[in-house]
Amino acid sequence: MDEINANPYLAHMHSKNSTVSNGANAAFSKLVPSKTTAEQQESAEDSNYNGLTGNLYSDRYKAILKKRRELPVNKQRQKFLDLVHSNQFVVLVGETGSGKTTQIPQYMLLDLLPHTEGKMIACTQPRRVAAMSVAQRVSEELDVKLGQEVGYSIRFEDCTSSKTMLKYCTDGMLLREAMSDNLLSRYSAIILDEAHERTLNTDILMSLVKSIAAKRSDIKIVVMSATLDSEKFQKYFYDAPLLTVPGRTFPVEVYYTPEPERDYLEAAIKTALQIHATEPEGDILVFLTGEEEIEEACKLLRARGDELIRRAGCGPLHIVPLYSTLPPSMQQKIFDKAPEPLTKGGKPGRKIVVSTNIAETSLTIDGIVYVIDPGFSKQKVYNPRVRVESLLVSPISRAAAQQRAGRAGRTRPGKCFRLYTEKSFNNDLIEQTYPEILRSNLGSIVLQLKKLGVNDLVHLDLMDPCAPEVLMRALELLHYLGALDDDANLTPIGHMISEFPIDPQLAKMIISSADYGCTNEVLSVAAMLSVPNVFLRPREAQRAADLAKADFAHMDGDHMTLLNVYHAYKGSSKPDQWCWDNFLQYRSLKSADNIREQLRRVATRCELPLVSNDFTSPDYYPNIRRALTAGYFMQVAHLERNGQYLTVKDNQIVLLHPSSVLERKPEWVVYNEFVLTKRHYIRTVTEVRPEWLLEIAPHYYDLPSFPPCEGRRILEKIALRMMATQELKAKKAKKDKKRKSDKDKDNGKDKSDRKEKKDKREKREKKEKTL
DNA sequence: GAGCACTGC
Repeated sequence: MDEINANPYLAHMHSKNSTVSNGANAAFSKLVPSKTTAEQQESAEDSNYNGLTGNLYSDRYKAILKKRRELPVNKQRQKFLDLVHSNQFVVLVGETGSGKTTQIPQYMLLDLLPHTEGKMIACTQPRRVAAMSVAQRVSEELDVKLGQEVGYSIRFEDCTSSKTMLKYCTDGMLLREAMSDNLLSRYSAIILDEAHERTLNTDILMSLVKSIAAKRSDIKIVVMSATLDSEKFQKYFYDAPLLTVPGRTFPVEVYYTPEPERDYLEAAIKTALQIHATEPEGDILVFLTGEEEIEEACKLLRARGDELIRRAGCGPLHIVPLYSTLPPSMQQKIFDKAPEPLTKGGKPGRKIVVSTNIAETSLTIDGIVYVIDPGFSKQKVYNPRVRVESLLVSPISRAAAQQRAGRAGRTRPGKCFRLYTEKSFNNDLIEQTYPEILRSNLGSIVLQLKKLGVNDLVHLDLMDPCAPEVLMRALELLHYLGALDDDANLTPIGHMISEFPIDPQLAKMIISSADYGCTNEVLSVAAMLSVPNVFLRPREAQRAADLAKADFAHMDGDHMTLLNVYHAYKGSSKPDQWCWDNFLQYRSLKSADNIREQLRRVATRCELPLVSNDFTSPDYYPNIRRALTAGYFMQVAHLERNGQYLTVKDNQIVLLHPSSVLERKPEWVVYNEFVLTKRHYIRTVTEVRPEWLLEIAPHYYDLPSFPPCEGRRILEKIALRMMATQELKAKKAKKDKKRKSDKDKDNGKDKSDRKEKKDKREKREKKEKTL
């Protein structure tokens, strides 16, 4: 409250101290919350004093303000304010360069003055970097220090303070916040940006704000999107009004191939070289699907490019691959300048970037004039029957094709070459990429929804409802993990699991590790399983890489190998050099360390003890594997006598992934991942004892419900043996008890006998006395 | 004896 009172931004307040504040007050005195006009807002911005801080505006502020006024979105400020004043939901479509992401939240800020009620405005982004960089930019535009009045909040960093009134955050972060504040009561407005990307989190958030708005008439919701597919958004938000803001990009001419291409890789290379030979100066961006394809294309482009330069006297080429697992230093090369002509006045050089769809949204490369789009990308698909997520090369959507083409027109007019026919574009491509929620395993999401207080999942109001089977799978998993009870309500363990920002199985594993005295180790394993593959295997040094990995190999399997790697990493003095020497991905390990710290904090909050077993104890590793089993008992495979692994319950034939350190084939294994490629592989595998399965997950190992197979028969035998032992134990216990109770009885009898005798004696004595 | 689109809590 003090902060609020101390804020000169409040028009009604009389400042006790300086004329500075009076100046500020005067500047903002005309702003009445929820009733401002564009003119009033602009005049406040034009003042000499910053109403947020009471300070004089800097020269830099004034320079930036001039540019802000030229943004297309500023011409629509009044219209936007009118819409916001008379509607709870507003849909805004703004193309790249419209200024919506930076300006709209500021208009909302001046209109709502949220801090006068101790509240904030949140603007969500799908990606962390975007949240950070936009917050940085807007803090400059408002002439305040980043993290004060304007801040950001992302997974590993909370850059906000008690003064913060405008917060940029990732949509996942806001979702987490909603789990402890179901009505998002700290916010007077929520702005959902990049909604067209339809990430899992955005979709859930949209559903959430819709239900919150029904309960909170005071909250304003603005949904911002970059595509023209606005009707769907409008309809979803009760026919919300639409504001369209033009963008500021250059025209891109689109070319199609007359005939379908059989080999898109070959066609892409040819097209790139043709552009180089015939088109004017300007860099080229080629979209391919994955690392291997990209490296192959670069190799071919270099070879054939050299020939072109020799034979046809073309300019030099700079060929750069781009994909996410590339080390950052290599990624930086996309910003290199195109090479100079070989001779003075010779033909200009050219840069060719060969990229995955990381260049579609996440990274922007200036200077691109030509885009080559073969029309494919790797997309996640989820198959609920086999409960497997996998990556599949699939045709892109028309929206994605448009997005790719747009990358050619960022600095000047460009050209886009689509390696498919126009007919194919119109008839074969789907309008929009299927939203992620239709392509994902929803285990974690369902748990979060439960935590958000959504009980009726079937009638959950999503923009695209997910398949009932996918929901069933999620509920089934959570039930087996003990996160949901028979009525699908959250159990205490379920509450705990939902606190962890990881897969429910991993969280269960951590929680169970407390029972086995090994939380410290299991936290490390969980962190290592939550990051991209740490083992590098460059094509030119495969053997060396394999040897390096063998140093970490643990005979129990891959999970313990990961633990070895983590421990060794933590013990190294120069981690980056050490990683390089050992063919390990430094980025992944650093991130694992970060995640482990976060998980440790959550574990502490859940009051789990942070403990380790004695390293010399024979149970040190088995206990870690027991905890592993407690999370992954649904992902077990059994080695049949014919030498094949069969997954338990599903009876799928699988192979140990060649990357596994397990050379001997243990009879029972748990696996972390089912990989669907030409064959079915299980990856990241560890040996377990079959007894553990029956002990730790008896509700899942209800053997009569299993399909008949070798594994079942063996488990049945073990179950019988366990039962026999138990019976024996029980019998023995009963016998002991009986013996004990007999003894007790005897004792009792003795006692009573004695008492009787005593009584008799007393009576006799009494009699004798009276006589 | 293989394959790692991209995000995110």
